[in-house]
Amino acid sequence: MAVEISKVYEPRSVEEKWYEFWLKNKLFSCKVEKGKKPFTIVIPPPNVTGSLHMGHALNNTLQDIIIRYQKMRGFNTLWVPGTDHGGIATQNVVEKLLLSQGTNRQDMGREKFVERMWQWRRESGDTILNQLKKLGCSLDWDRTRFTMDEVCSRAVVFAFVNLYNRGLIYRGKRLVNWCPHCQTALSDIEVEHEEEIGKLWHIKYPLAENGKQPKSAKKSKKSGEYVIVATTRPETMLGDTAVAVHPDDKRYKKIIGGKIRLPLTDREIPVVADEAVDPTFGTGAVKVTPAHDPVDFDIAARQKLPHIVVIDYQGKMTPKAGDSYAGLDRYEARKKVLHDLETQGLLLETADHPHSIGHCYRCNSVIEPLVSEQWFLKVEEMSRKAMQVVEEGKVKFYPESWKKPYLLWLENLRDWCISRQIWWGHRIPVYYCVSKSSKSGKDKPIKSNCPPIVAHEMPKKCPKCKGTNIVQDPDVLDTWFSSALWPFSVFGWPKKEEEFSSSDLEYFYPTNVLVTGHEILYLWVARMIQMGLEFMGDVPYSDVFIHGMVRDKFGKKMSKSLGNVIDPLEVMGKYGADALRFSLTQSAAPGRDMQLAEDSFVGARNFTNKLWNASRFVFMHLQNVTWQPGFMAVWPLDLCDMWILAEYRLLVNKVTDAMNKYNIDEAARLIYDFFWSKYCDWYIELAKIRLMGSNERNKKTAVSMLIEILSGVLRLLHPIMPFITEEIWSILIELTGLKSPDQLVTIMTSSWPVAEKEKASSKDVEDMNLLQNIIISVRTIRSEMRVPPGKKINMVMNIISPRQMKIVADHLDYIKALAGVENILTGQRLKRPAQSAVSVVSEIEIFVPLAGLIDIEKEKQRLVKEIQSTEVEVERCNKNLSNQSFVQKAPKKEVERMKNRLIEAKVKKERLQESVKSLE
RNA sequence: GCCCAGUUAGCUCAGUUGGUUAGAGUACUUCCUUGACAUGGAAGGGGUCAGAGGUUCGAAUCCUCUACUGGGCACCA
Repeated sequence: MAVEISKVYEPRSVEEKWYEFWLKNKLFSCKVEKGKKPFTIVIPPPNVTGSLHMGHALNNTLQDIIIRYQKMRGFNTLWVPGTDHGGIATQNVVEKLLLSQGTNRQDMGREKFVERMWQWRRESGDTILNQLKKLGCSLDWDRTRFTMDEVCSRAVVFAFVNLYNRGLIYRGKRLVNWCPHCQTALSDIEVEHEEEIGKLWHIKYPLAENGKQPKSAKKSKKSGEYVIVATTRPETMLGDTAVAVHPDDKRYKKIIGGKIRLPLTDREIPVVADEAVDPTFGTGAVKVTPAHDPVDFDIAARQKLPHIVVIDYQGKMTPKAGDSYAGLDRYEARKKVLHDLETQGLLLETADHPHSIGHCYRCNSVIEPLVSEQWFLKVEEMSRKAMQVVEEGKVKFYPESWKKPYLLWLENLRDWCISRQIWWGHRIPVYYCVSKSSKSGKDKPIKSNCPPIVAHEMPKKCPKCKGTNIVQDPDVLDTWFSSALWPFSVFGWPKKEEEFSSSDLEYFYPTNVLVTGHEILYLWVARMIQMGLEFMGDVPYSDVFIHGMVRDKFGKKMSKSLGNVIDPLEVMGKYGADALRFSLTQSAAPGRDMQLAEDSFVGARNFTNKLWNASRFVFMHLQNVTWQPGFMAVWPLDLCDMWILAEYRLLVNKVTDAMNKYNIDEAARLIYDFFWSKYCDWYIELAKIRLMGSNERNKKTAVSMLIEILSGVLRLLHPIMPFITEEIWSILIELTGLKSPDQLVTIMTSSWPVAEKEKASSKDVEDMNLLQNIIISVRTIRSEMRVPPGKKINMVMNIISPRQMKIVADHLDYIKALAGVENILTGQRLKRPAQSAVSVVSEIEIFVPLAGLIDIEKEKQRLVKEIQSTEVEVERCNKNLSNQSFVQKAPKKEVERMKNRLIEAKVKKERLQESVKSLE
């Protein structure tokens, strides 16, 4: 019975109960149903390292809202869950763990380490998925995938082999971004550039004597001529193989082709001319270190300069850097180089120099550009196609503002370095025959005399020499390589042709929408589009919904190190999952970051409570009422019924519209406003008049209207707040006798409200607004005159317009009930009763006699203030209407409206003035 | 340096194609525990819509510039 229902909504038990119910009844699972349209989302797989943070909570709430909404609209919805192995990030986590246990991966060896990784994944990899259940996510758990499970791994190998065979994947020796901490190469987007104030050192590079081979450093010093170069990284000078100047730079024309004695070494390097040098920057002379700088690498290629590697994979100086530097860390070496230069008098000036430095996106170490042999994916053709589908609108971004950066990025994209020198990931399916090679030990490059074998499985013997000593390439693939295949690998791609027609892949691909933050737009979104087009011949989704980032209340990024994280699990425990979801939704305008503070959850929690209590009120009146969703009251409706129907219809249209455009924040606010300030504040209060009355027919009308609107709101709100709406819904149908145990009556499977055309119109809204304004004005008088809330008062109204008179006369009970009025006297020219307060609403004169209660001075002040603002209004209207341009150019409708405003304001002013006079 | 977004009440944000006195929530003031709800109700105070200029009968809304904030991209050693 309704009476027993708690006064305060208690989310905890409700949430558990319903999630279990949904699972038990398989409401999230989806199968191929020919003839029914699918609506599919594939989850952005969280890393297995992860534990749910606010970003996940937001991302998954939004996806769940879309899925639930589309399900209610009749689509065969599928939301595929899964996790990502997370390559470097995950390996780092486990390595840290090992370190704390006094061991490391090198000591363990590859095989054991990888086994340890799998163990870790088994133990803690599903944490985040379980946390998503608490959020209420309607994921089809039977389809849970992992980027390194059998199905997805097969897809990765297939993709690699296919791309290799078509010449799109190749191996090359290039300058790549190397992270000395993670011990691996990184792709260009995995490097984050940060602006730092560094130093620009100016160094004297002495010229070698002309034509002669200098035999010692002493001789060249005598010449006294030198070139000054500027550098931010002096330690790399040990690997310089040239000095470059611009070909047209007059200052250096003479020395082009000449030689430089490279300080701190016994080497001599040429002066070359290259267009890449900007003669206006610094001294116009550049030291060239091909092995450690991307620009220099290119110069060296053009000028055919040798590479000298002076920094190794650990970020330490190599023997080639010279005996006194070899083995030093790169920053130690920098100090020593500077010191040595200074003692030799070769260090000139030092200036502060702001420049950006690349950092590893996983461990934040400073990236070292190093030459190494890596696997690359050719992107030019793929990028062109991926740009085309966005330009043509086959893939749409919400908000559209991300379209341009996306296109720009693809336009300038360079080949993707896809190999990583770590152990956790998909091992590259390339095999080498080492049967005839000398043994290749640990950490040494594999040497093979036979061509590499690229295959789905390890070959038993070498096709060329028939040798059986075969090893696999030690590298693994970039974790984003498998992510790029995610939208189709989760459906079992690649399938054999004959399986294809009945497969999930064909039914669910392309999916409908990808929901993500903008931080992985390039890293992931762009690549999924490329790969989708490449392998499926179609885009992976038609919509990309990009939401903002969650920040703290000061606008700062939430991070553990700053200590400003709000834990979504804590919030759910304290306020409920629905409250968390609502507050996230409310501020999730597409593409805009949001600032979250505790207040926001409190507000949302209060809303759930309001919903709960309004429902309790409806439950109280449900005895002997039968109702079916969509069943409309047939009895004659009252004005307030017509009004709420009109407002409700407007709401349904607006909410549906907003949902379709991913303006979910707007949808949330619309429902909130309607429910709280229209349904609760006015409709329920007015319905009480009939419910407390004795007319059974009127009672029934009111009750069925209450249910009808409530049920609509519950359905509109269900995608955003699934738990509480399901709970209320279930009570509602139980009390109205609708439930049968084997009939799955759940809000999830009920339909999204459709705004049917009612008789209710904007006229009903206008009429209702008039009554509301009258009520508010009386309440204001009561409040300002300090009339005790319990005290009944009387009213006198002068109403000229017959239409207004009818509205008021027909609804005196509204005014009486909501303004605390006992008797109302209406007329056209009634006299102002002695000692009464006055108000004018839409030309209606309202007197509230307050003998003994009225404070004449106060009332006078109030009226004078009111008159002043009315005067402003009169003037404004007069000004407009006396302006010939306005009268001629503005739409007639506007002019008419202005005239009416003027009349109304004038009447109001006159009446108020009369009242002030009569106060004396 | 280039591009994008933002700047509205103390705080967090709405404000549809230009058109009543620019709205919510929160915070603040006053009153109220009335048969849904004090996680509530009623009423009130609070804004030169970042600044300047322009278009227009009319600009928070459209255009230009400036300032600040955030983001993306590219970086010259």
